[in-house]
Amino acid sequence: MNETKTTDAEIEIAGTGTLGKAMAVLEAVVMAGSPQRFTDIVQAVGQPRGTVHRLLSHLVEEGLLIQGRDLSYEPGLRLLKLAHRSWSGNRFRDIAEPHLLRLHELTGETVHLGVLQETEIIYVDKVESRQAVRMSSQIGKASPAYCTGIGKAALSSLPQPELMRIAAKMKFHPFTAHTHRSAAGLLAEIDEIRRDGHAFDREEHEKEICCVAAPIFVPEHDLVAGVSVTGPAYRVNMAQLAAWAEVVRGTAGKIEEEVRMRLGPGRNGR
Amino acid sequence: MNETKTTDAEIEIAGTGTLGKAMAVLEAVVMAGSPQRFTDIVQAVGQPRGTVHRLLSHLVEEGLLIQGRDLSYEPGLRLLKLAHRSWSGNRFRDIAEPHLLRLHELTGETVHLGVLQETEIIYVDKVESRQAVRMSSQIGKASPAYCTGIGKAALSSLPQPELMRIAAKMKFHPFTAHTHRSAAGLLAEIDEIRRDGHAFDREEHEKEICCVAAPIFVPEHDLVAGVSVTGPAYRVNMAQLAAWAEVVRGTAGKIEEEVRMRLGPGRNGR
DNA sequence: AAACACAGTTCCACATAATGGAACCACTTC
DNA sequence: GAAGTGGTTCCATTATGTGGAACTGTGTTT
Repeated sequence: MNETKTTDAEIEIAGTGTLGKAMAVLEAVVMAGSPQRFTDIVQAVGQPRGTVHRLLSHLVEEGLLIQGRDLSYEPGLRLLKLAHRSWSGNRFRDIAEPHLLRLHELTGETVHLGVLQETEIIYVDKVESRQAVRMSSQIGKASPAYCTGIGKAALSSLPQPELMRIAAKMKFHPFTAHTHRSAAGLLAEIDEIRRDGHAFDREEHEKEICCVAAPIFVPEHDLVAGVSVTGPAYRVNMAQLAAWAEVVRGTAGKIEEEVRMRLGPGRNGR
Repeated sequence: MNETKTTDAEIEIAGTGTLGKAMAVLEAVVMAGSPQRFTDIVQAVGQPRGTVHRLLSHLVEEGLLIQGRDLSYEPGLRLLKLAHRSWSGNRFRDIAEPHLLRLHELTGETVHLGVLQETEIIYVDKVESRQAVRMSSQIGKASPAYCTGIGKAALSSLPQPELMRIAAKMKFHPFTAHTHRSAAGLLAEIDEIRRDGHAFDREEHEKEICCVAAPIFVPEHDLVAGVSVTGPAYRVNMAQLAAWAEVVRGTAGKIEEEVRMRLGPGRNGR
């Protein structure tokens, strides 16, 4: 009868029965970034000790976690293996890749591809050097949507009610002096972005880092994403970024179009 | 009781109650590399339709899978996000990184770092260009141990009974003309590797690709790994590889030592 | 248009598998 | 040696997951 075991400010509430709890435990360990002791984990997930202990041992057996000699828990390699497959088999990324390379060639600066996931954007690709696209250290990284070029661009393509729903969930952390501090400012900027078709990041997430971004929106596939060209402020001023806006929009448009074509609506997988 | 049985028909047997089954379903979708239909998945995991259906919807709710308009299932982004964190927080990789960079500088060729996981090795880092270490497309990739330099080097540091146990599980697929076709040949080579302290890959996994590798062995932390320098056969002949053997061994040794130091003694070994 | 096949979804009686409180170590610290 | 801390195990209870079967919706055949 106790449906809501809502325990204070913990990691996450289980919504998916056993799996949900297991994932909450996994997340607690992985997101911590350092080996976690049993008690830490119990604390983090707010679940009874017996339960957590069993979940942990199951996760270890599955190779998702490994337990060191000092009994602490760390991420296992199964996650990496799974992620590699899901990355290299990602059709969206695959389609976008040549376009990202071309954009990089035109600008000479770092190009990012990111997907909106509720309130944050997750980078799925990056072109940095003159070399072939590779999984870089940024891949899989999650950044807040409200202070990144790709994030704001992606948000701008959402229908208003959806935008409001997501905006309501945001926590505005002031990373720099230019970071939006409330939804109001963000929403005002989103209006502009809708008109212009592109978004800027004026050192809002990291000092000395700017970018121009354009949205990629394919609602048929629930895909809300964006491309961006990023550079250090000392090398890339606003005029330069503005000059790149058009080609960034063009790239986003081409990716969007090709995704629509190649992932066409009613198709049988394989 | 970990049964990593990869028969042609079914993916894996659940050993961890509900979580095991959920992971088997997840793996079936991710490893397929293309969107999977419900029936395909049922077939792959060999579980009743009702069960699979519920597991799938839970996995979707958790963001581990996404379901397209055509009802097919694909990997979701949660996996990427988790993998990013577990990669960037990996202490072993972190410690090895500068050594890999140095080794790359000395040789000018691609440097790999891989960890042995039962019968396969999983790449956890790679230095390819003159740039900083980044997560490349190889990260998380799993290759068979018996036909890769790192794999054979890692195997060579195992105690004999453990080696035999793992060797017994291998399936020898003939990738090239030089690939070991049976355990006998592999074990004979392992003896040599133990003497020499390094292993070669003479186009055994991919045509035209060779490497020298050395083992990194830290039993206190259940770490069986290796470093390698890889190059195309036309540029890197056996004499060149042999000349690099010493510096590769040296790198491996330094990493091993530093891991022992920085990750402390593994407590009173049990 | 009826009949059929096939993929996906829902239902529900049933038993297995998860639950979590409490007791139990092992090892420090006061 | 008593109290504290961190991890592990036990086990009665029942909530959870199970899976066969029935149902729906679509497309294809006759």
